Amino acid sequence: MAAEAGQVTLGKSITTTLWCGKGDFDERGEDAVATISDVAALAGVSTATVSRALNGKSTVDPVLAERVARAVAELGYTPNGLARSLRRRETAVLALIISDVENPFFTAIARGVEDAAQAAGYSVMLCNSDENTAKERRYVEVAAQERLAGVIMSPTTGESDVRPLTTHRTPIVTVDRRLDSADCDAVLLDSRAAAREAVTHLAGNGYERIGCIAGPPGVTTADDRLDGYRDGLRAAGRKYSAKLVRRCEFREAGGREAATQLLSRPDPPDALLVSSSTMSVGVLQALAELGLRAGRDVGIVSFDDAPWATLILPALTVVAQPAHAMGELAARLLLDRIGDGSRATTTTTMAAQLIVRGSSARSDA
Amino acid sequence: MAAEAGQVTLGKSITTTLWCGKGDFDERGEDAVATISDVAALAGVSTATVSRALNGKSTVDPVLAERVARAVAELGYTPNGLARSLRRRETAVLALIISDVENPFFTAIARGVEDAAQAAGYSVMLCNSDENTAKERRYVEVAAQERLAGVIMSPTTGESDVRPLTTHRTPIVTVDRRLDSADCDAVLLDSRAAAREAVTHLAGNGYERIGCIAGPPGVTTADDRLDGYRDGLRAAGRKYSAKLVRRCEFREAGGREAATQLLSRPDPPDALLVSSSTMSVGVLQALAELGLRAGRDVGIVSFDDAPWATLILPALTVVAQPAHAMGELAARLLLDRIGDGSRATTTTTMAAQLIVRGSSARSDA
DNA sequence: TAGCGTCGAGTAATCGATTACTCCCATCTT
DNA sequence: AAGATGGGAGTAATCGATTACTCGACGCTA
Repeated sequence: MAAEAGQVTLGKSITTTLWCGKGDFDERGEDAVATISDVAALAGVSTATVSRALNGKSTVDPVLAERVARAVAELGYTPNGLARSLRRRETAVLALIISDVENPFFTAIARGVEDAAQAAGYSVMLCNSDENTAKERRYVEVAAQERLAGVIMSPTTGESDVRPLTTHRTPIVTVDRRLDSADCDAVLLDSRAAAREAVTHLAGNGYERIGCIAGPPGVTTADDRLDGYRDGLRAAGRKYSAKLVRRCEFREAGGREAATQLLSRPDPPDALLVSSSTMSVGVLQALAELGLRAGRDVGIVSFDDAPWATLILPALTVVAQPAHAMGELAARLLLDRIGDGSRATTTTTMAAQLIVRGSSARSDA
Repeated sequence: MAAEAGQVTLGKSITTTLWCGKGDFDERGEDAVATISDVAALAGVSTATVSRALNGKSTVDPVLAERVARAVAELGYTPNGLARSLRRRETAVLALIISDVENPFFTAIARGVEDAAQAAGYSVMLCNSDENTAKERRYVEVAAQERLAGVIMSPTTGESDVRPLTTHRTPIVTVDRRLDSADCDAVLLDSRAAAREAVTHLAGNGYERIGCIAGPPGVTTADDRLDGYRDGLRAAGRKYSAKLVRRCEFREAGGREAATQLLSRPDPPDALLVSSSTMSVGVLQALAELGLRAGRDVGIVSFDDAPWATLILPALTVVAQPAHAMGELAARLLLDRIGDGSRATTTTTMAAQLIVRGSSARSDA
């Protein structure tokens, strides 16, 4: 990468004391962080009273409460969340395990999750599984160890191992992908129907040899979209041919390579259904390199409505997924289940929306 | 939003018992999660021995270690990270506070941070401040309460309040933006020089009325880029005019509105320096709506090299920032400081790279 | 064989909060 | 006035691990 460090400046320091918490400690001649006992001692009350005053569960004499508040302020006391969580046997942190923070689809989900969690006073730990079952498993273990309140995940495979969570009865909600190895709430999108609709659309516009760039085998959405692709071909009276299908990672590089291979064949596809916007970036690069134009030479429909989809020429026809809403719903379901673990699990399937633009129009055909 | 729930299926359930941790508990007739005492009892040793066997700090008789391992497996025991962290007075979790997970620049930083943290056995809690000092402050408090090992942040303002962290001596590293209110490591990019270079480039290509779409006042990178813009104008012998400058959020909508306003003036700019790729999406939309073409009618240089920058026509000239490397370095600095709090703070300034493409070429002028 | 060192395992203190329980005192009832 | 009631504060147990300290057994040396 072209990232060279320019200059390094050492010894930056600050002169004002206003913000310098260190000063307070030096004055008190102590080194440790204030605890509830310190507050209690300074306020002249018991730790129980401090706790009650801070949590407002039970009534406390206003005079004492005031003394506590003053002591808290003076010491800069921050309750120890670890001790609190240990005792209460609950935390206010959720985990979100996705395969790629750089994929705008997952990013939008993350945003939805974060919004809902934040509104309910929860924080979100974001974990990148990288489509790697070992990393995924590691994060599942961390979530179990840290006794997080719940987990939202887009599992790498339908058989991902979540036993550390089920053992602890940690609620799980899957988003975007199914998890067969545990009984949990799921927020899905009807990928199969969406793919079928996309293929039907392409066939309707006169494309004959429709190809498909699908995600890795085992990823439920990848398999579903491929199934939907075949459904669409069948409905249009076309024959399925493995030669028109490539499977690769949900990444730019994967899409580029797959498209290059398919379009360099002696009998190339005249249209492509691409399974994610990240792949489409690579696909469109491949088209440019091969001197092909979307919509004229090759019809393109891509999953995910990227912000740049309307900036390119012709604009990209997409299958828009309500990612933010999916994340938000997943978080709400999870919070709901954290509140009541007995409710039966639900599977919510959302509908995608085909947005027709120029790249599938066969404009100049 | 077009996100309607399609169908809801209730009562999904699982029939195999293989994965169902619940069964184990029922067999043991217990409801609680296994603790180290349970393991010790089952293995017929003390809790101290279990702890030693699991952490491998001290040698344990292989026979006992084996018994412990068997008990752990049988009970599905997962150590309680809260109790451990409380006792050890340390956690293996970092916080990353950024203003927008949906901005690819921050996403790339997050990815870099995550990679480095994960490699060192740390997890990352991702927090969205939304450019909102109150939300930011809340997350700072959470990080302090949960006694996280350290915080990487891109502060909303140079005066963001991080006292809860300094009080606890929690190490902080800022990335992308400066924090004046505390003495901490910083990983920055020389925004001012980069902006200046971009303007010089535009001026060199013959653009006369160069405008600027900058971020919100108070955000250090926004102010720096604006300063660099003025530097560039001065170097090119152009006069600065506030009429050619708009400040808005680092978002699509902000860029769109700002560009529409500027370009609808009686004396519009003939080039624009745009402060982020998210804004540029909006700017390019505005151009399309006004029937203007980048590079011919309006020269465009944008911060951030987006994946789609080469897909549009003409391709977008950008100031590329080494976001992943910045995140990685920030994480490494933080981990380093967690290991040794006494080291002097450093400020690393990285260099941006101007990548000239068609949008600033004045091709058809 | 007495004495010393080492190794390994158990006992119990500890981290810092929450909270069940107890106790005191003021108010109210009859 | 005696007893019942109840609000409010303190005492100490508790959450589940880690670890300082203690102690016994074993092997080695003089």
